[in-house]
Amino acid sequence: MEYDCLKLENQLCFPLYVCSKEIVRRYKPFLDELDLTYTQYITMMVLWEINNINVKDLGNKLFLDSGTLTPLLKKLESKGYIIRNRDSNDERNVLISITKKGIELKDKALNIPQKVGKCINLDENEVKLLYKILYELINNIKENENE
Amino acid sequence: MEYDCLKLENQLCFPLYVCSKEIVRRYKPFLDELDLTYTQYITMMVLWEINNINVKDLGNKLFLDSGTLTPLLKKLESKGYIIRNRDSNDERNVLISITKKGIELKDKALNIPQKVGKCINLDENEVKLLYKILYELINNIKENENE
DNA sequence: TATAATTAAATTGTATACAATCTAATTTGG
DNA sequence: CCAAATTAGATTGTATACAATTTAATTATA
Repeated sequence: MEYDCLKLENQLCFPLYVCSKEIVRRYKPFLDELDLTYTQYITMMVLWEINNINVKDLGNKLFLDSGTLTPLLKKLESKGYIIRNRDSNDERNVLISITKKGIELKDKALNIPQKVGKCINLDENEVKLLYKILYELINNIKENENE
Repeated sequence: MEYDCLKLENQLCFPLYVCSKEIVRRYKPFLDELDLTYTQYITMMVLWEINNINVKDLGNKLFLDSGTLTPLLKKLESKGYIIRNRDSNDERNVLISITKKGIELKDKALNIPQKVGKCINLDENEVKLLYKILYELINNIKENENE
C-alpha cells in the first residue's frame, strides 16, 4: 500500500513518455520519404514559419538546447534544406535561413499530419482536452523552472 | 491557410514530446541521488513489482526493445541493483532478478513521485483525465500497430 | 576605457531509442 | 527425426537529448 506510488501504472509521466515515443515512431515511415527525422521535422516546421531565426530562439520554441540543435542543424544544412550563417550584427548568433529545397519540402509534408492523426484515433473533444491540459502542464513546468 | 496543419502549434505530438522530456528532466536531481536515470528508474519500478522477469516481457511493459534494454540492464547490474541470468529452462531468455541493494533503493525512491508531482501542478480532475486519455491513446496505437 | 560579467554556440561525455542484422536456442511441420 | 521457421537477446549504426564546459563576442561597470 505504502509503495503504491511507486507502481508504474500510477505514474503520470510514464504514459506521457510512452505516447510521445510511440507517436514519434509512427511518423517515421512518412518522414523517411522526406529524409527527415522527427526532430528535424519539427525544426523545419519552425523554419517554414520564421526565416532567419537564431539557434537560441529556435531552441526556445522547440525546448531544445544548442547541444542538440548544433549537430542537427549541421545535418539539415548538409541535406540542403537550410543554411547557417553568423549574424553580422552580433557574431555570437547563428541565423538559420531556409533554402528553396527546404521550402519545397513543405508541400511534400502537407499530408503527414492527417496520416498520423488517423492512428491517434481519439474523438475531437478528447484531442482538444488533451491539447489544453498538455499546454497547461508545459506552462506550469516553465513557471517552476527556477525552483 | 492550407499550411495551418504544418504549424508547430497545431500538432498534438509536439506538446506530448515536450511534456515528456521536461518532466523527465524534473526527475533528474532526485534520481541522481539514487544513481539512476529516468529509464533505469522505470525499469526498477517494474522489478520492484515483478522479480525474475525476462527482457522481452520487461520490454513489453516499458515499450522498449532489447537494443535499449540490454545495455541499460548491464549498467544496472554493474551498479549492483540487479542480476542477469540465462533461464535454464529456455536458454533464449535472460531473467532479471533484483538484489538486496536493488530492493533497498525502493525506500529511497518513496518520496520522488510526490516531489515531481508538485511541479506538475494540475488539479486532480485534470490529472485523471490526462491519464485516461493517454492510456486510450496508447491502446489505440497498439491496436493499429500492424497497419 | 579596460576588465568583469554575460551571452550564444559549439564541444564533450553519457545515456537513451530504435531499425536492422546477427546468433543461438527452441519449436514446428513434413 | 530433421530442416525450416520462429523466438529472445545482443550487436551495430544513426540520431537524439542534455549537463557541463569551453570559446568567442558583446555588454556592463568600476
